[in-house]
Amino acid sequence: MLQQSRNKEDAKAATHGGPGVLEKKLAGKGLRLTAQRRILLRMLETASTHLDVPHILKEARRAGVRMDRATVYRTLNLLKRHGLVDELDLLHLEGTGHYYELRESGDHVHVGCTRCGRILELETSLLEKLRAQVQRKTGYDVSSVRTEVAGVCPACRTK
Amino acid sequence: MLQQSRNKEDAKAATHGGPGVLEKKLAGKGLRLTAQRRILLRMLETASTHLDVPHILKEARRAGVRMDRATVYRTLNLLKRHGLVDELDLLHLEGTGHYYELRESGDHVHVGCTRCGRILELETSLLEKLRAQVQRKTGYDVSSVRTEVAGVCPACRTK
DNA sequence: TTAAGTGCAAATATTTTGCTGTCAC
DNA sequence: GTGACAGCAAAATATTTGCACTTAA
Repeated sequence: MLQQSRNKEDAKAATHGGPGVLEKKLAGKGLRLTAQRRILLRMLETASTHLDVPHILKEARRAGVRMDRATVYRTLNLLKRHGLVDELDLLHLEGTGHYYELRESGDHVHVGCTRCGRILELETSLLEKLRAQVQRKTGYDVSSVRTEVAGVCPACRTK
Repeated sequence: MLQQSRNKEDAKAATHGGPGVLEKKLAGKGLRLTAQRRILLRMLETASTHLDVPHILKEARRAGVRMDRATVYRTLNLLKRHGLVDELDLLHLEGTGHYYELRESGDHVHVGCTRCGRILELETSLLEKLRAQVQRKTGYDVSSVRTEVAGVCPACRTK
């Protein structure tokens, strides 16, 4: 059954053991826990929006943690390589940069409005089926499924 | 039933009326047909790989058509706005640029190998179902569905 | 004829890299 | 103590924009 996801915070709470889980995962891989990584992980765990690099830099500054662009990119690449975050472009509805979110246990669809830019998340069992089909038909060992849908939201349609 | 797509040329032949169709579509929208647009359209119609901007520039030069980067980007944006091409990033397996392909009548999944970079295309009726579900549950008027899957291909897995 | 389209140059945006100093372990 | 990591500056890559010239319709 298809179900629209709750807001992003609830979703995190439901699929993660709470704050600190990511830190433990990193430690388990022999990676060092710096102030910069700590705050980036916390942002990912608590974010109510999709994070992009400028946003991350601003948040860190606001929290009093000094962090450089290069560190953000290096850390995100690290987390990607370890399969902890997914990179999205949200259909480039604005700009050509990327957005980042924790890799949740359940895949979900991102649905973006081409007029107002609003992004919805949707959970559906079709993605699991899709993953299984791809794996079976191609023989690939699938590690991630990314689905982004563009359209016009109801509010914009009536304008 | 899931079916792996034939090669890209066959797919084009199956879903388009042959060369010139795109030109007619553009003319129908009151857009001008220049040498630059003509060759870009032809590349899109006949491409055996996914096209990126450097590739397009090189091909045009090779065909003796003078074309600037700016023109390529402007034309691709035009075609995107008119719903004639889709923009992909193929999971950024190499570089951070984008790839372009004609919007086919049937959606398909792009499956990329994170080790060797090979991209497969796969057709599946699950995408139509997904489109319908998204539309029904969100109320969005869906214009495009983009699915990119990352994994390790069988050849790389045995290495 | 003339508005749309192009090239060119420069600006802007995004991401990566080399190097040196710092800090987690 | 030492190797991993951070900041800084610069380079590399990707995309957009302003303007003067060209051309399709």
